[in-house]
Amino acid sequence: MRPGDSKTVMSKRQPPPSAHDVARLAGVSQAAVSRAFTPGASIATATRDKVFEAARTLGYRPNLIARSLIKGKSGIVGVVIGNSRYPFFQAVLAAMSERLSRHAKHILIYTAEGSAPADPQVEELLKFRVEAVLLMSATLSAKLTGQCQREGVPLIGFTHPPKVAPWLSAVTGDDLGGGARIAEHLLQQGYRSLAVIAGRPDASASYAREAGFTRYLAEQGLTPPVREFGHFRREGAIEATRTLLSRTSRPDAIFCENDDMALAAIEVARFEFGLVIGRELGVVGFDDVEQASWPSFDLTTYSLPVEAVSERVTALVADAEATFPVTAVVPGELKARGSTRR
Amino acid sequence: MRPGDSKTVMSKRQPPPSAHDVARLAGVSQAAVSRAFTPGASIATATRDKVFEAARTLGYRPNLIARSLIKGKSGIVGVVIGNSRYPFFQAVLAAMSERLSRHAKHILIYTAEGSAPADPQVEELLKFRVEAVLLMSATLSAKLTGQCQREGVPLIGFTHPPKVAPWLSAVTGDDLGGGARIAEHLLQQGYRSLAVIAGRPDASASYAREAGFTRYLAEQGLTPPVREFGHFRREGAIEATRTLLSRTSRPDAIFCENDDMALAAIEVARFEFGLVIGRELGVVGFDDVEQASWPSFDLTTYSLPVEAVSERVTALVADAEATFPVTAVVPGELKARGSTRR
DNA sequence: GTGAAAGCGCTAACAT
DNA sequence: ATGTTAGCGCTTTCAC
Repeated sequence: MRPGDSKTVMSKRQPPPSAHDVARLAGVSQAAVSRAFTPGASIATATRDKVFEAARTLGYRPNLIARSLIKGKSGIVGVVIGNSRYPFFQAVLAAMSERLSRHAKHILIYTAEGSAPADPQVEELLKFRVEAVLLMSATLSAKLTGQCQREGVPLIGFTHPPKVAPWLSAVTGDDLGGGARIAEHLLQQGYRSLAVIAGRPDASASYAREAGFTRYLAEQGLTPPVREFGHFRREGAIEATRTLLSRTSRPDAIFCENDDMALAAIEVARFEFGLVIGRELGVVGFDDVEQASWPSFDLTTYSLPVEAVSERVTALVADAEATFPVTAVVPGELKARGSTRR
Repeated sequence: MRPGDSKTVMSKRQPPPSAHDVARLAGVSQAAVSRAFTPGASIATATRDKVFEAARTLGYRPNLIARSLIKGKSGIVGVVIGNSRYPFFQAVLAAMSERLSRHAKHILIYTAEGSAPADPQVEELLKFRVEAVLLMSATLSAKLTGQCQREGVPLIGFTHPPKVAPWLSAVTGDDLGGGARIAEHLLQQGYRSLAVIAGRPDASASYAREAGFTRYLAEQGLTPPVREFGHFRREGAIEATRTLLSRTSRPDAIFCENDDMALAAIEVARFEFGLVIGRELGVVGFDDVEQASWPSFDLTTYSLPVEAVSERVTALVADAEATFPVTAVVPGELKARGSTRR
């Protein structure tokens, strides 16, 4: 701590130490420092120890920005979340974050509220040379899809990917099978006058969930259900439920294409129409978010297992070798709960 | 598309075009390209147009990694979320993401489930030379706090920052005032036997919310409330509520130090103890998450305004000039709802 | 096993 | 206003 000691740890707000600084202190070349921090590099144990020692006293941390520049890849995965208030996405994001960090990968996150394509967000992500882009409930223009393809950036759509898209991998739950399973369950429970609160007309998850549902009904010789759109949102579902329950021939069960909408439907039916959920009105959701199992709702739903999904997605991102595009369907299971018990 | 055309757009998975490529095509120097993409740089309009034109045909996007390397700052803000399932943090994250992108800043996100310090996550973030680290419901060791300070990386604790920490800025709701306001409200409503489900013993938010609450009671000459810890988690609150409601002298109102716990308390009281919320048991939360206003809960709570909070945090991050550490208290307001109506 | 040297793609003086 | 040059902090040949 002597005054003349200009290059010691005295002053605040120093630039972080570089590999050069460490090299000088350890008495080795800067390249040796690099090797010490590169797993599997050819370096003598003694040298590495010297380097680590010096690094420790200096508080050195390799600059990943510089590494990224050389390698041409950043170790960063871009994520764009539309509908960021939906707890399910939050859960997947958390799971992915944890999984990816085990692969030394990191998540740069953007939100894209509204239904416009996530082009600006993806544009930004590409500037960071992200290794993959995950679109959660977000869409992308054909133009940008093409650019990602040209630059070899895998695009992974999740749960509500754009309807048609080349070069877009997709991980989804078993929308088709789930829809059918739900229809089967409702019929088993004795519901006969079925309605659907659909997501968005343009979302493939919406399409598939409804297709599975409707197809099963058709196979049983039943007419297609009444349908309203809720846009996967609580507010949309509130309106839709009011409309459905105000009809002269009221449905006795409603299939909502995600849990967010189903929870809203339950509340509207219960508090605005005074209906007993289950007995007087069956309600089913999709995804199995945490709140679905809360006793206030006890919502029957078809699970989209967070762990399985995030594992699939992580694998797509981490396995550089994977050939794109890939389509993965993660099976779920029906969670029969009180909201469909008569 | 002629075969010999080796450097055209034919092959897949090309490396992205560099400023050099653009310069060559536009017939200018590489520096000119840089200037064209630097707002306020001195460049002729004609030149810039040429550059943009070339950039467009090549699909050029400036490499932010390279820029970061030079500038010594990355434009990246690190966020560590403990308790990532709490909707409030999700809301703040989304708001921050949107706000920061207007400042050309980006969020690198990590989760830190569990109560261990977020040291590993912050360590990673520092390697990316993040410009600030935001700790949401996460703690940090003194060692790493010191390192951040040395490197001039602002640390911003949010909502549940570590108890004592130099160099840690903090943005919080008005925990003290909110706690007092809640106590006042409960007394006004005629509740007399009060209990608290606290967060964590070591969390300052927990401390302050409780201090405000208890102090007000003391001022009114009342004895301190019974207390259980819920660790800010639903599961913890379920246990705590059972304990409180099983006491021989049951409390007639419970103040839960966040909404997650309050929602759980309502359900336990209602479904396990058959109590009518409001009339037989008052329940209050803190934060005003979205679910609090759902009719199933209609939870009285003290709001922590998401927009105001994220604006404050964003300002701390974006205003490089701010002197650290800073402490900002964002005022909220009592949302009196049905859960405390007798 | 180790050091010297050449970049990765860009920005920032410095000339002109 | 523009080109030239020198790096930012690291990885990676390439000699030794």
